[in-house]
Amino acid sequence: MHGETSGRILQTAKTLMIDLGYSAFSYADISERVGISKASIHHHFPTKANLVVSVLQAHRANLMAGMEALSRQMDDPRARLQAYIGHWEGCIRHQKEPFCIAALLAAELPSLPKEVQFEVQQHFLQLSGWIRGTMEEGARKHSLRLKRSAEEEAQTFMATVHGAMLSARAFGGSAVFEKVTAGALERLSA
Amino acid sequence: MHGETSGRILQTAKTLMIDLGYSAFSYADISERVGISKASIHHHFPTKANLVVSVLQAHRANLMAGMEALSRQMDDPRARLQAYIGHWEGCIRHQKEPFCIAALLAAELPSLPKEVQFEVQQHFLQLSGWIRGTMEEGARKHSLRLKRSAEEEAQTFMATVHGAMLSARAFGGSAVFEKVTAGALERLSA
DNA sequence: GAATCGCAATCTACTAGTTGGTAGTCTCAT
DNA sequence: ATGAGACTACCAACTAGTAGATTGCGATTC
Repeated sequence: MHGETSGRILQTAKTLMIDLGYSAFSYADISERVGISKASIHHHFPTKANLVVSVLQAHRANLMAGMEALSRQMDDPRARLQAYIGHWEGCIRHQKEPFCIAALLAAELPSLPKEVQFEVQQHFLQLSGWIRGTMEEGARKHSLRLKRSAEEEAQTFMATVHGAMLSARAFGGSAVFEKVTAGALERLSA
Repeated sequence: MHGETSGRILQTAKTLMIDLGYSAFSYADISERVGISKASIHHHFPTKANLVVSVLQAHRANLMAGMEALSRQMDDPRARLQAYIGHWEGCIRHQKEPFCIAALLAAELPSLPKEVQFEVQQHFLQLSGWIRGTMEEGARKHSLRLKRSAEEEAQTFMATVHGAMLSARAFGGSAVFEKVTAGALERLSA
């Protein structure tokens, strides 16, 4: 589906966006890091919107694949949520990918091209959907104890994780993220 | 301290930043909306970093003044938190100021000038500090029931509110924000 | 098997427009 | 007459995107 160069462009764009957001990264930045001319990037991704949509689609596909793998491999829904949190905890602690690009782009949503806005929305929908499903299953299996509807608990969980990412950025470390998310999970434990 | 024009520039810059973030708004945008030349803006605020720092300082001063007013006027700490949430709920519902600029800038923190980064940090510190203080008082007065330390509860509360702002953006409405924040407060109620 | 075609990927060179910021001038109230 | 506040005109750097030439490789044809 995608050649080797396309992949490197996508990965580089993602890395840049995690630091800079949408409007602050440029084709010139990618050009420099990948070692390719600007025009070549346009060959693979005609417009910036197109490139960013591709990055988001790849991110979402990857995320959902991970989610489904978790659902298959782990019986305990609570453990799945823990694994989700653990994933980001590792990313933040080792500065590997210290922010979810979709959450980052949600902040600057009004300034984004329509197609990009749509992809960001899809991410929020799918992510909250998976969490809600996991919550429901957890309640059935008495692994999680919900105080409100699964939908509301899921939205709250997602918001708390995203907010904790913001705090991690602002405070410059993973400590706050870890405490906040650990608390969020503990509160749901049966 | 600031003349009338300065004030209009600050307000316009803030409004633009709420939609666009730091890097996507320009002096030309402000020039157009305020009806003043770009050079005049530079006369009042020599650099972009300087302007944004001023916006953040004003925002923070305003926020803290509001906080202190709440602390004076309301005996019940729980009601203060409710008022804080209610403030943002109104802002989001009426599209008046549908995001906290400091939280927004935290997302793009790595790309911001140092001085701006500092102001963003200060906001997070002061806001979480006020919430923590309110939590402690609430626990003493048996108005709030904390399950973890006041610091951790405060960080969680702040993160949840910020995350709910992101969700409100992504989903394009205030419904999610209202449910999530109402739940966060209810959970703390004694 | 060799010649040829077609096409994907790359390049250099360029465009038109925008960016933050500067220089120097004018006006007008204190 | 001094200085704050506004202006026009400009700058170098950067932006996304385009035009058109060149390369190289795999398939088709002779």
